[in-house]
Amino acid sequence: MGYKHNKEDILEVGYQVIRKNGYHHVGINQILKEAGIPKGSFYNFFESKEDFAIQVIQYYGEGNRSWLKGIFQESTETPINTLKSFYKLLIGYNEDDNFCSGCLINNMGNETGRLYDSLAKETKEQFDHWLDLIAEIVKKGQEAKEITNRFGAKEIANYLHSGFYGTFFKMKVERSRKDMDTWLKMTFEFIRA
Amino acid sequence: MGYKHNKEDILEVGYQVIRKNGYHHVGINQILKEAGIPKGSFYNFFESKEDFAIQVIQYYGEGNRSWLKGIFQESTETPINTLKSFYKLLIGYNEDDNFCSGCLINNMGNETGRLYDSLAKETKEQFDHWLDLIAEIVKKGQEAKEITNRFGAKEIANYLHSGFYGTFFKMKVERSRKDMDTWLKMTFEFIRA
DNA sequence: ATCAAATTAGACCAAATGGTTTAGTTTTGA
DNA sequence: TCAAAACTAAACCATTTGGTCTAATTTGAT
Repeated sequence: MGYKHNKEDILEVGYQVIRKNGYHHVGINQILKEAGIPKGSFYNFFESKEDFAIQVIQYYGEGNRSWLKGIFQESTETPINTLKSFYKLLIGYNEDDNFCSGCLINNMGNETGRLYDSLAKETKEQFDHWLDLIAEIVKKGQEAKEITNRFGAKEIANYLHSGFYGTFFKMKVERSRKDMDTWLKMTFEFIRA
Repeated sequence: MGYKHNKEDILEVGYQVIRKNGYHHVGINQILKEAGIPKGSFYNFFESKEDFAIQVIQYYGEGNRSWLKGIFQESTETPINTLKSFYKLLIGYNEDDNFCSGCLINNMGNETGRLYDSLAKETKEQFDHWLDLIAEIVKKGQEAKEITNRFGAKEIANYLHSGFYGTFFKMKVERSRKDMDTWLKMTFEFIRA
């Protein structure tokens, strides 16, 4: 039957709350309350807030990685359109979310990257895994002569996703998708073969 | 003679501390200690922590704006090279800073943009002023046929600076300028006429 | 059935948080 | 010169922070 609470549920709540509010702005008590678990259980599963954050990043990173994999595998479009649709999808998700949260990885990296080596390391690792998947599609696009060959596939993948992260700043302060749409339009003009 | 403390000194300290550590991670007491002022003086100048943050953003935004103006005015290079040198300079500053802090505006926008309307508004405003200055140079570059005409000057300016912000994530978690250099190389290939 | 391990529960803790208050000191301008 | 305004100083406050502790309960393996 298992016990009453389990790690994944706490991680899911933590992921949502931290993504929306940031790391330092969120206290453990808040997560506890929203997850409906007592403190004893939390510290049974996690050593500290920092340890919890690492596992949240892992949880989100891995979940997202398999989601990505699925999306790319199932796509029936050409490589460059697969990528474009993917970013369109992400923009849509952020719109549904009222342009509030952005990406946990980007948020955590920017807020805590220089403060805690442990979080920086985990953040970077998960991001790199995503990049590998994106780079695969970029490479296919290059082979299909859809995407420029002037730069390496991994370089372009990084350019894409980091560039996308750059749009979160304005998304959050303007609460609008306008800049994300412009970014999409321009970037995919630029990387075209 | 004036009083012992003045707003600007506190703002300068606050700017440094918040840029490096974020908004929620920094307590007023820490700023007080580093600025060497008692709490009474602080709350004489500022209504609240939030009010203080707004003024820090303003202070930094305006200071940076005139700095930018000077740089662009004094530049003897062609428009596109003026811009490239400018971003090279920024990358250098971040290197000197051990890739720690990034940009206050980007940090604050990402950390607090959706949490406090007041901070979002001020952040967006200062960013927009910068963008106007960058767009001026972009326009000159377009007129000189150095920069692509496929997109508007303001669009390109936004693309440049937001893209640059996107590189901060990896800068912080990798503590390296590698990705920023790659971004520079690629972006200026892309926007070329 | 029993027992050790895992989990639950929440009271408790010291330290830090943003902020208020009160009292005193300087400065300014009429 | 002198009163009002601006500023300094720090003790104080309720609340919240991350984290500990102890005791009870539940679980799975034997």
